[in-house]
Amino acid sequence: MKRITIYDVAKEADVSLATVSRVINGSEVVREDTRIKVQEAIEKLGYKPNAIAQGLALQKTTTIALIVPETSFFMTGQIINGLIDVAKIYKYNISLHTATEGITEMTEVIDNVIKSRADGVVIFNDKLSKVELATLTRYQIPIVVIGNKISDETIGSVYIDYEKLAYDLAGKYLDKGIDDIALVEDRRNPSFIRQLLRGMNRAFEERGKTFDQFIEIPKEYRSSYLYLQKYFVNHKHDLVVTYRDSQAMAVLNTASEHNIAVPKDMEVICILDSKFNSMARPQISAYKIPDYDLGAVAMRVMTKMLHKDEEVVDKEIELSYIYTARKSTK
Amino acid sequence: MKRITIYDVAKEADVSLATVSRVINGSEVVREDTRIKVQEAIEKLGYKPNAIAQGLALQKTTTIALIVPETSFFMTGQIINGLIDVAKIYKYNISLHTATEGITEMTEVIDNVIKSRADGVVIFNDKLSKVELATLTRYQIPIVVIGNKISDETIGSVYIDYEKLAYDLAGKYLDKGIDDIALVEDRRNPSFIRQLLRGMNRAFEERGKTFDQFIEIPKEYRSSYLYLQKYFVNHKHDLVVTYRDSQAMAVLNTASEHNIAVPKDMEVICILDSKFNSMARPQISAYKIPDYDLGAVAMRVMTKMLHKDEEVVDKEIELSYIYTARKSTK
DNA sequence: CTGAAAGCGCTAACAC
DNA sequence: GTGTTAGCGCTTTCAG
Repeated sequence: MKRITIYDVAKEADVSLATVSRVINGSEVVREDTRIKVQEAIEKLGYKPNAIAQGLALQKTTTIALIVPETSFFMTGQIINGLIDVAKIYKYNISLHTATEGITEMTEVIDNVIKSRADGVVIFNDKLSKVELATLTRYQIPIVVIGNKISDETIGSVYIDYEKLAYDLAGKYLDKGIDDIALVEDRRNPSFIRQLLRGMNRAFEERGKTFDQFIEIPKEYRSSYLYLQKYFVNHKHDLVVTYRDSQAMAVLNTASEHNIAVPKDMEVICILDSKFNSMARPQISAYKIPDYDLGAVAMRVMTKMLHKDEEVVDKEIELSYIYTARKSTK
Repeated sequence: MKRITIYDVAKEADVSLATVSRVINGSEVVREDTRIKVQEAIEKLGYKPNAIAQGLALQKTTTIALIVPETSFFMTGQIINGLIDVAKIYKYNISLHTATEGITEMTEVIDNVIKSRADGVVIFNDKLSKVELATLTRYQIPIVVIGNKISDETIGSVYIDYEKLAYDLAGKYLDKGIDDIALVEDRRNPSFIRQLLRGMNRAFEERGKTFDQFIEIPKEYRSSYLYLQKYFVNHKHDLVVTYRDSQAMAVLNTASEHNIAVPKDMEVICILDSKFNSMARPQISAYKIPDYDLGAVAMRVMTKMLHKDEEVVDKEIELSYIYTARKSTK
């Protein structure tokens, strides 16, 4: 089948290509009968407008580039869902790009995005430097960052205030007289962990104490799970805070193997909630992080930045979380 | 910053745009010094070729459309990773599309893909009808289907033979004299479950028996987890087979709550392995399904179909699985 | 080895 | 209300 173009439709309907273009784009000024004539021709020939040609002519592609860390689609999955749902509403397509340290450098990805002439880019990536954002800015591509608060004229951001979360959490326990609190590192999301760390530190310092129970996963361990399994053989804390479900479960497992009763002897809290937290025994207390919304809102901010007529009231949006107490805490 | 084009580079380097085009595309016939001159101009101006214009001129976009079910990125995540890794090698971009029954109909997605002029489309979706594939075929877009074996001249497929898996599994137990086997439905992936069902049936029939322990999740239950929680209050089987980890864990949990010892009184096997299977107590026996490879191989097949010079030896590729016995089976 | 010019499919003034 | 025409940025013959 020969690629059929707007010319073919024009000939078939016996009008000019301009008219065909008008009906495709829903212009009001076309007479009803010619509109029908054209639509019939389109139907008959199975014509589909070439988005590439439209892109060239209009100088916009109606696609948003999404850059995510390759590592895991753990939380990313829901973010993408949120993003796509909103993108659909505004008729945007999504092109997916991944950056993996040491494999696909960010600069390479950015390069690709620029060449693709995406109308905007949404970035969910921890380790993203100002330099890369600057490149995008230089090419006048609107940016929305998910996960980190960024203050810049041309950049939007949607994030969770993990520092506040940790600050409040630690404060609550400290005020109960509990200060043997440990935070487990998570290599996948270093920047979030750093935020948590800052919050903990602040809570301790304000009470004249020092927070120093940061459980670092040695490099030789491929996953934090493996290390935690070992760590709790001869360690115990009053409260252990982990970032993700699998880590909390690892803590639970070794605790039980070494007769540490949870929550009696040791409490466990997971930051990122998931269904596995309620499947574990005891069920794990955790924070519901609105991952879907993170994506949805980011995309919404993006569309606002793109449609000049819509005013962008707020380019920095903080989303909140909800704590769910379960059986791993007293 | 004005969008800088190939003309600007040509002027800067004092050559014609044809020459610039040649160096961009690594043509051999350019003299060394003019190549350098052009490259310097490109560098100086920060020129990035417009992929859209290239796409128009070349009649190809070097992007592959990926269609996945929105529902979950459970296994999809790894598939996407595999796909992207291979796509990068061959310089293809990925555009991400999701179809959700009742929300975004498949036909709408297909329509979008056609308009976007993707060079090919990879589909990972259970419920995909011949009609939709036919549309794609009509527009001469190469297709690779993940998960289902499809026999067609213009379609490639990469899949797991779940029927054989279930057949062998059931056969093994039947030959040990165990025939109280139950299979849990999974609404997310009906076609995979159907394959499992067929395998079970065949194993039973060949031994003059009938398989009828298919645990259907009633419509009113939002997740199979919730229903299983209830079902095992007054049910027990010698062997329970579930498709995904969360279901197996639900079985484990209720079993323990009702004093059914696993594996002594009841064995549990999960088809899709995940790290949670080894975190559960008892650890759950499962099959390692090569999800990453599913994506990687699919993309590889795609590139072969796209590069006419490469011969496509095998368009239907079956990937194998590995059984990992853990503590939930005897 | 390099330049001129046609064409990829579509949109958007500008005429009529 | 509809047609004509000039681009959008790039590739690719075809000359030279």
